[in-house]
Amino acid sequence: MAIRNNTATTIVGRTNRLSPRTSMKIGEVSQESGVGVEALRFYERSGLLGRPARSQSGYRLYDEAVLERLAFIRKAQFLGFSLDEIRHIISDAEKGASPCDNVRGIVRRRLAEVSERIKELQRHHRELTRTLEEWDEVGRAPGNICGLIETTEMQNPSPAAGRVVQKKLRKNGL
Amino acid sequence: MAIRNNTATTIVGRTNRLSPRTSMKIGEVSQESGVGVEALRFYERSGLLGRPARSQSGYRLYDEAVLERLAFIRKAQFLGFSLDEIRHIISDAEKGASPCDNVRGIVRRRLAEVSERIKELQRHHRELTRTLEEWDEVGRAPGNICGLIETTEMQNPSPAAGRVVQKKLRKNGL
DNA sequence: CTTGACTCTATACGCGACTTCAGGGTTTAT
DNA sequence: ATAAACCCTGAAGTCGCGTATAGAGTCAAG
Repeated sequence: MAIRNNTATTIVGRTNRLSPRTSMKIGEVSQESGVGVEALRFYERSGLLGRPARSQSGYRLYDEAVLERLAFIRKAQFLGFSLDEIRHIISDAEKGASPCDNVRGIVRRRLAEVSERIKELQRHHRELTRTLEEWDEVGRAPGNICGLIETTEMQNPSPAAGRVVQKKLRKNGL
Repeated sequence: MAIRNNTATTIVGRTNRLSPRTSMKIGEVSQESGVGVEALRFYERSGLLGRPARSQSGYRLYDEAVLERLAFIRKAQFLGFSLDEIRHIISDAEKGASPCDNVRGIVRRRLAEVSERIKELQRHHRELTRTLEEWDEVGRAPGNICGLIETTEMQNPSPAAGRVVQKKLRKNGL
């Protein structure tokens, strides 16, 4: 289980910032970054990391830059960017274009989405609360399957509201 | 594209409540309920609808009850139930047990989840807003890929925070 | 020299609620 | 009579972000 640090057996066992390892194997990178080994390979396949050097036996050899790249990815994810968006940002940057304006726009849009989503959830919260209160009053409502649900009024009775709800939320990850 | 109402060519063209169609084909049910044809078959496979009668040629023939069932499903979805939960509720009801207590519990739990989710999103909203403000002050920050993101501080700098965030949100569909 | 921890590739699986496809048969309108 | 529009089944694909598995090679320590 425990991952051994086998190149940097110098003085400090773990995260040793004093000796910048010029070539880390994937497990070390995983250890340092907190990103799983499989995820690292997945990122590489997805074009987020570029192809690292290889040892004679084919092992990936990373230099420290990858840690910054991973930190970048994590921060961007934290801000709500999808891996796809992140990939675009990186490739813009590598083409020399500053992606920052673009990024700013995305963040602004996401901010609007989050606001919207919060409002929806608050509405939903009120709806659920109201429903529970109604149920408490009614006790046991009549109905074929579950009177509680059947007597529930939807605020948005457009066809297939449920489908839409479930779907777009999952899609935006909000 | 336009779906024609072919059994109820009586007086009213569309939703004709005066002549209860005892047998609707799947397209009509779709039309009336707003649930897609494929979704209807999917619900049937998933055990949410039971097996409808069939015409000689194998077409599904629904009676009006299916519309109530679908309304039930939509409302339950609207309240945040998964199709799996809905299936359980229905099967409880068909066994004669009143699922309402169960349902009440689920709603209460979901209410708690929604509250939690709202809090998370509000935090996220503050985070995004703060970030945008910082960016506006800084103008153009230095950095390799996108200074804006690189200079962003994460409030929760635990490893792989992003992964966790993205994942559980998608999971709860909240 | 063996063991066990590590690495490699390629492929499949997981979630949830559907949608799409392939390859038919049926009904209805003109 | 024919074409459009509907219906059938069963399987596979979609979305995002990885995780898990299988089968094999590599490396360091005891």
